[in-house]
Amino acid sequence: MLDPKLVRSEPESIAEKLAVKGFTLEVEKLKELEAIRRQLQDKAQSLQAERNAYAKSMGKAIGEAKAMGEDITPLKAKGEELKKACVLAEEDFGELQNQLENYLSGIPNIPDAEVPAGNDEDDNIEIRQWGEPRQFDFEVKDHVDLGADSGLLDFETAAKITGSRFAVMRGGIARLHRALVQFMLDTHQLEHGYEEINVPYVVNRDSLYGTGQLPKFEEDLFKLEDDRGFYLIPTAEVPVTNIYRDEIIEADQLPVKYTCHTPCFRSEAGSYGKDTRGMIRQHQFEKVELVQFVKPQDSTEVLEQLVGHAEAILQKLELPYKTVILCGGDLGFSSARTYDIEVWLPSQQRYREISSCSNFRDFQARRLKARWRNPETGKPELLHTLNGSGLAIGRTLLAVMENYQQADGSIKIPDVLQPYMGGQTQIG
RNA sequence: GGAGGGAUGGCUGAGUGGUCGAAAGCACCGGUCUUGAAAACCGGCGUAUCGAGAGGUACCCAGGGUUCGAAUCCCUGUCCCUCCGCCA
Repeated sequence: MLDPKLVRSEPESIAEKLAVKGFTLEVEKLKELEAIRRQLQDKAQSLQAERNAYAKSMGKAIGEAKAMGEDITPLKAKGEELKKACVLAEEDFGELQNQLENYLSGIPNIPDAEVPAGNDEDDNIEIRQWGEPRQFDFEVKDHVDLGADSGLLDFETAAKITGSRFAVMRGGIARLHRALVQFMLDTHQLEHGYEEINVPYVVNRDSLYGTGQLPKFEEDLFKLEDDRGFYLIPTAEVPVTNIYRDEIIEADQLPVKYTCHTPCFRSEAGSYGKDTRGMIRQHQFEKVELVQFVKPQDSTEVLEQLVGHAEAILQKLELPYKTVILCGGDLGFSSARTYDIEVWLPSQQRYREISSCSNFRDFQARRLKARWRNPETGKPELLHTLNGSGLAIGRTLLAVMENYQQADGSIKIPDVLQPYMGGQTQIG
């Protein structure tokens, strides 16, 4: 959520910035609601003040009246009247406040000034590129065919068990998948200074509101048929970022850096026909996530570091990639700036997203009430939150399969993963 | 699944219908003292929101209710703790 004060005081300039994201801020509607809000709030609060003052004076008045043997009914009647007027005004105010709140919580974050204009991923801008795509002297296969040949990656059985967009992995592929997880967690923990944590995969509505998935993006989620209103997590970002919901972190504890491996569940509503083949887009996939809570003045620099931590994984795996900055139109709802890392897939002869690293500034923190105590002011102030995939496991697995395939259909295991595979050097 | 107990400010913890936005201690900030520090003493110190300001309003787990008036009484829910049972 944006700072309501800011939205109120300079809606025109915010509208201009949000236009980069393709969002139209209804300035006139906002101003109108705001004017009514002031009126209703003023009315409700002055009635409340009157009611409070009267109730306060009543203790004494009732005592005196009783001592004098007087009837106290008229005293009570006046109070009753005040209360009724008060309740009506409160209801009006409450209703309007809900309207305003709903509108405000649907406004996306303001993009950084450096975010390029553009409508979709075609307008994203390349920042850097690493590694050279390998030249194959045989015809490359994609991971689906490679998996089918060895029998170690099986989409048909998964479709029987559940439906489309699921996978069954066996033997060496299942092990490679697990090795990737261990390798990434170890690297982030030992080399990049993140604390490994393990969190619930089922979350409540408040948590999803805090990180911005709700109320706007409910259709992307799997909701449990349970009257407690639980959802499966679409990313570790949700449970991990919510660790500090309604908390105040002491300055000397910052930055807080967490790395977390979880499955992610996404309904992929609206993506029919898109990436239907293989592991690219699944309803269930695993991810190692990086999350940081930092002082506001640090977040710009920390995003660069965080992207570097994700890139380090690809470099160690010797997978060619490029890093792009998302244009306004492709930027997520809560993000002020996002870098995507795209890995080279020889079967598609192009780079595909494998990580997304974002700075949310205080947007999530305001929803979460995640704060730190600023020693300079002594006051609790909003933190900045950031996160990024470090990396998506399924997509890394298929990138390894495709980039490390050999003419006979076997797959060489990258050097850094061999210790996690018991010294095994190839699959199949 | 059964039986009890609890949830109050950054923390501990008092508070069973009006004088309570809330005692006290700790922590923290400012000052006095000191060569410096500690101790001692004095003062300050919740959050959000509206307002130019004075000040107002809301908040004692959450949501309802009773009452002229609720941290306090009633109902529902959530979470935590103890005991019994069951269980990976």
